Amino acid sequence: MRWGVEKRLEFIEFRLFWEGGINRADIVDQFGVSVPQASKDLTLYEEKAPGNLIYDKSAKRYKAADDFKPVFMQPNASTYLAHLRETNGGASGVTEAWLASAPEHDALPIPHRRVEADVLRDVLKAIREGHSIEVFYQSMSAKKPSPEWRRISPHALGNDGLRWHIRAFCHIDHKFKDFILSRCMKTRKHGLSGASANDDKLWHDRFVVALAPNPALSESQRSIIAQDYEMTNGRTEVMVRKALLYYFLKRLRLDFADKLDNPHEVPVVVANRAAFDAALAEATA
Amino acid sequence: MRWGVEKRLEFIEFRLFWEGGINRADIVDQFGVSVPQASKDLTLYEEKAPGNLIYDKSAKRYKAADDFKPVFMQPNASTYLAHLRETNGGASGVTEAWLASAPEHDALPIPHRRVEADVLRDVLKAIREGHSIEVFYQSMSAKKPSPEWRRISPHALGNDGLRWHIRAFCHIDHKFKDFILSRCMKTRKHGLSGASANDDKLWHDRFVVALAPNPALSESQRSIIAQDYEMTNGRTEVMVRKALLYYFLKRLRLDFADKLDNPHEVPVVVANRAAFDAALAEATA
DNA sequence: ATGATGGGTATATAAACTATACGCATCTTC
DNA sequence: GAAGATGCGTATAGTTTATATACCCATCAT
Repeated sequence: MRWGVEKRLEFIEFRLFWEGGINRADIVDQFGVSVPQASKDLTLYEEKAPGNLIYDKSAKRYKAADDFKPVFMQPNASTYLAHLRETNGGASGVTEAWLASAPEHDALPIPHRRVEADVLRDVLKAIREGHSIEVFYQSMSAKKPSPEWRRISPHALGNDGLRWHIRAFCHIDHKFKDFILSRCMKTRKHGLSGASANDDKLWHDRFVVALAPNPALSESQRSIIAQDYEMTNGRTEVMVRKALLYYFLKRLRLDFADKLDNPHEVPVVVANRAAFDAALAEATA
Repeated sequence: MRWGVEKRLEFIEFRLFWEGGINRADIVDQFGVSVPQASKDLTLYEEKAPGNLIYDKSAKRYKAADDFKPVFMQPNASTYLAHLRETNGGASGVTEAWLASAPEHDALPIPHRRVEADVLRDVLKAIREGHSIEVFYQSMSAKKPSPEWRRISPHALGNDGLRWHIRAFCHIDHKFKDFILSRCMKTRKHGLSGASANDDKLWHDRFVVALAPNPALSESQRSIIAQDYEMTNGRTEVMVRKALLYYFLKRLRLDFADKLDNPHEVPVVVANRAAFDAALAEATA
C-alpha cells in the first residue's frame, strides 16, 4: 500500500477513535482527494478493519462501532493531548490539524520571547558538526547590561519546563553552562570546538531523585499522591541530569515543601534530601 | 499536485532547513517510495525552489544553499522544538519523526500517572454531545479516601502546565470544578447534562494579569526581563481564565516573589496585585 | 585499477487518482 | 407529499504517479 493511502486510513481511524465519526468530506478536505476516492478509502478501511465502521444514515456520517478496535494506530492519550495543546498555540507547521471537533480547551499562557528560527538553525548546525559558534547573547549578569558576542561550543539542548537552553562550553568562562535560547539574538562565525561534549559531566551525570508524598498530608491523601506518581512502597525514583536538577527543584516546587502553609500545594517531597542537596550544590557550583 | 508529492517536497525542505541536508535514501525511508521516485522528487524540488539545493559530491548529499529560501513551509522554532520534545517522550503516533539528526536533548521528567485513552475518549464524547457522564474519580478531599463514582457534565479541558483537567459541572457539589484527568480511572453511564457550558463563569471570564520585572532586580536586569517577556513600558499583560488563575500563580512562582532570598528566581511580579488577589479569591471561593 | 556507493535517467508497466456521470436513500422545505 | 438538497456508492474512461528494471556516471576507499 502506498504511503498516502496508509495515511488516509490512519486518519480515518484517528477521527473515528477520538472524534467518534468521519465523512467523505473530511477526507477530501484533509488530503485534497476526489470524492469517489474518499468513498474508496472508506470502503478500503472497512475491508482492513471489519466491523469498526457503522454508517448512520440519519446523521449522514460514519461512526465508530461500540466494539471499535484500532488497527492502524495505538491510541495514546498523551499524543492526543499534545496535539490539542499545539492547536492552541496556532502555529501548526509539520503536523496538520487532524483534530476537527476538538473540545474547547485552554492551556496556561506562558509569556515569552520567541526563539529565532535562524538562530536555532545555526545552533543545531554547530551541534551537528561539532563547531563552536558566536552568539549575541543577553546575559543576566549585572556586569553585562547589554548583549555581547560570546563564543560557545554547544552540544545539546535542554528544556526546563518553561524554556529551552543550549548546553554549551563557554569560551569566556572556560566551563559548561546553560544559555537560554530565546536570549540569543543572532549568531555568526563558526569555528573550532573548545571542548568535547563528553567532558560535560553535569550533563551526562544523572541523579536519582527519590520522591515521597508530603508527610504533612493525611494518610489517605498520601496514598492518593502515591498513586498519582505511580509509586511503589510510597516512593518513586526519577532520573534527572544534574544540569537540570535545579530546574526540577523549582518546577515541582520542591524547595518550599516545609515553608508552605498548605501542604496541598506541594504533593511530593524529596526523600533523599541530603544526597539531593549535595548533587544540587555540585551542579550549581 | 497530489498530497503525497506535496508532503515529500515539504519533507525535503524541512530536512534541508533544520538538518542542513538530505538524501534520496531519506525520502525512501520516510515515505517508502522507490529510488527513482526519490530522484524525481529532488529534481522537482529544485524546479519549484530553484537555487535552494546544492549537491555535495564529496559528502554525497544535497545541502541547503547559503541563501536558502523556504517555499513550502514557514520555519518556526517553536514547532521544531515541540517536535523535539515529542521525540523524547517516545510515543509518536500521528506525527512521524521528521527529525533524523536531531541534536542530543532532554527535557525535565515530570513524573505522573498516565491518562487512560478510553477515559479521555469518553470524556471527549460527553463534551462533544453535551452529555453528563459518571467518572470513577479519586478526589483529594480527606473525606473520600478511595475513588468514587461521580456524575459530572464536562464542557472543556484545561492544562495547568503540568497536567490536564476536565472542566465540568459537578452533580454532587452543584458547581463547576476541575477534575484531574489522570485521576479518572474509568467512565460509565452517559446521561443528561446538568448545566450549560455558558454558565461556567470562571471558565469564560478572563483576568488581565499585568506583569512587571521584579523590582528587587537591578535596573539592567529588569530591562533584560522586560525584553524576555516582550514588555512595553516595563509591563506586559496576559489574559488568563479565572479558572486557571491559581495555576498561573503557582507555575510562574508569583506567590513567593517577596519571600524569596534571591529575586533572580522570580523574574516577574504581578503589577496589579490587588485586583489579582480579588480575582483569585473569587476563583477559589 | 576495482568495487562500493549514491545520483540521474529511460523504458514499459502497474497502481492510484480524477472527472464525470448516474442511481439511491434520507432529510428538509414548502 | 412532492421538490430539492445532501451524502454515499459505483462505473467508466483517461490521466497522473509510481514501480521495476536497466544502464550510465562520478566520487571515494582500498
